Amino acid sequence: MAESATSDEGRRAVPRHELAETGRSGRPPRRVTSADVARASGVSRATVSYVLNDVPGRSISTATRELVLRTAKELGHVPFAPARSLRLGTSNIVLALVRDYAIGFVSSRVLRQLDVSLAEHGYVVLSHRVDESVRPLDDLWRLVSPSLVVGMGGLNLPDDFVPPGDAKVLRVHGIVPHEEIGRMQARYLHSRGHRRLGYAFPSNPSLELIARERLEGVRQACHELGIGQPVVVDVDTDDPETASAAIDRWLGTDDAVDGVCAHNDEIAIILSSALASRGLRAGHDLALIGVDDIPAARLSLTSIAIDADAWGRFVADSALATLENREPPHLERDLLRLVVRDTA
Amino acid sequence: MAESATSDEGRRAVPRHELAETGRSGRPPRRVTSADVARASGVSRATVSYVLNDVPGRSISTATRELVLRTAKELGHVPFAPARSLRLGTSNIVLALVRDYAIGFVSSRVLRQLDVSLAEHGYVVLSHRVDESVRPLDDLWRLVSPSLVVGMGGLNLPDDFVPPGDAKVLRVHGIVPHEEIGRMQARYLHSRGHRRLGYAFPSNPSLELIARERLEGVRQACHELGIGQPVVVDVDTDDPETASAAIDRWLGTDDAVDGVCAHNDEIAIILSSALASRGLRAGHDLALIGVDDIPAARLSLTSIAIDADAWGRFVADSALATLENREPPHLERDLLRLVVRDTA
DNA sequence: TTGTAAGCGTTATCAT
DNA sequence: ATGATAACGCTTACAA
Repeated sequence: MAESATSDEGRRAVPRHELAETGRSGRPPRRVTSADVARASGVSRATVSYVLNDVPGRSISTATRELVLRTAKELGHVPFAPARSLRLGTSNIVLALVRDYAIGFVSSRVLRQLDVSLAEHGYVVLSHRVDESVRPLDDLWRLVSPSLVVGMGGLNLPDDFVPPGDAKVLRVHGIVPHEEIGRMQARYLHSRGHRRLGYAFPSNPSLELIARERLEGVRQACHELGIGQPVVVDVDTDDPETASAAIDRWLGTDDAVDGVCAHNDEIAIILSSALASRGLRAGHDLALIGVDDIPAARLSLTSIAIDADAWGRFVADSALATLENREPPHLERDLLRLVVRDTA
Repeated sequence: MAESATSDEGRRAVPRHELAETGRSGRPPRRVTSADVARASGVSRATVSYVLNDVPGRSISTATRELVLRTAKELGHVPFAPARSLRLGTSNIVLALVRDYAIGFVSSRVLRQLDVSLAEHGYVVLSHRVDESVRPLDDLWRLVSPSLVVGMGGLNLPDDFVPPGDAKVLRVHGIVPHEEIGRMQARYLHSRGHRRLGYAFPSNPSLELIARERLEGVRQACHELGIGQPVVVDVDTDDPETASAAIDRWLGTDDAVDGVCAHNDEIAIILSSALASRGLRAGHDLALIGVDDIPAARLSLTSIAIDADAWGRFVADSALATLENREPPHLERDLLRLVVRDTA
């Protein structure tokens, strides 16, 4: 044993601190390490670490503390996260996987709540767009080793999903009962006397998972209520023409649709404006109900509101519990609420 | 070989590789290291590294290669990114700082393009919501050490912004000429015969930086065209009532506004629906022009389109150039285009 | 074709 | 109150 008995400050050949001391220009910029700070302050690396991390139970003389802080700032020292993570064995990075960066009203609030709550506990939330055709997840772990992976809504992490290393996993999908949303939509329209329903299904693939469940709920409700199954039409939020086509489809027959469940408020708005452009009015010539209760639609659209704040807190609590190996909480509140705004 | 002749294994009862070999259940899961893979395959750690990283200029026998890959998979080895980054001295993480997770149509495309382009070069784009009241940037560097920090649109990184360590910085703000957008809006309305303009200013703080510039452009154009300065009213996208109030303000006087520049299409849509809810029509009773040309407004709204794809490619190219210490490119194309859709 | 061994910057543990 | 030292897991000359 005693091999590799490197006597600490042991002068490895010379290279690094020589460079650091002289600060040669022309060379690629060397990182300022805590050892540099220690050397410049005339203290040990340990002391620098104590000061920089405010280690509890360590008494450092005010003089030393201030000296170290000052030199660190002067030299422009920034701790190198990978080194720290290697030493600690954990990264404190929470990776939120999303399907798309165009994050909507509700999800952005969930993400924000997660961000805020975890920040209070020393974690940092970073979000990443998952696109396996661009980069397989397995390749991703080479670059990021999160301590928790959160699959955000609309992202269906496969059941055999293997988190990297000793990371934990949390799935957001499944918390909000999307089938119940569909049922609520259909029941509302039925309660208003509509018997022939349409369903506006989003063609955006990132919404497919959720949309299927909502539609399934509508189907169930139609069955229970003894009315016909909905006329399902795809609507592409990136192409308003599809909304016009949907309207044509619904209103174009003798047995016309008189009430439409839109996958969400954004689609409902597009449908509204397609109606308006042909002189028809949503809630008058065709009943319409959305989901999300986004502000932009709050003047007139009936919708199913999702309590984003409660959802966000629940996700954040679950994340913390998972990180700390505690039992995840149970969801107490009902996240859904019907908001009636028109009189169709 | 008595490697790791550590004197103080006193703490963890069993030295790590013993644990790894036996794979005891019940113990907190130990990380499976490349050394574990090496040991289990009966090769050296170097060989494992060569295989796992497909190191060029290294010829590994097919037998060994497959053996290593198989054992790695069996043991569930996932490389620990911080260790790799520490060794390489760089993290290959590109941190995109955003003001808010509710990312709009245009910005989400820019971000996506950045993501795709950088992925091709081995980087990973992670986005983070900046909120200094939640966590100061300096604290962030303790947890993430990116090799590039990208300040996304709407985020005004202070001039004295200090990137962490040897990281580089790229500011997205400043690429799109927002003042020119305002000028184009005002000129369009003027060309349609409108002389008394209004401006819908977003109350969302994350848009303030951009909004100021767009409004300034409108002011300039009004001045140049010899018409009065715009009647500026705040509109909160989270509160449609503010849109109604804006309408009241613009239409409520003798000297009524007859054309409105909205900060963006989202606000324009809200204004449209506020108009509709009192029986008025945008483009008829009040001219309206937005910005972004978002799909949801493509049926009838006149707007200033921003070429998100070209912008995104430019940002991606700039990011790559910055990372590789090359001179950033020049922006060739004109990103703005007036899209006329109504006839007001 | 494969192995050896030296670090990367940080922090926990022990010692002084 | 402060210092010395040994890891953390990985990559890469240099050896064999």
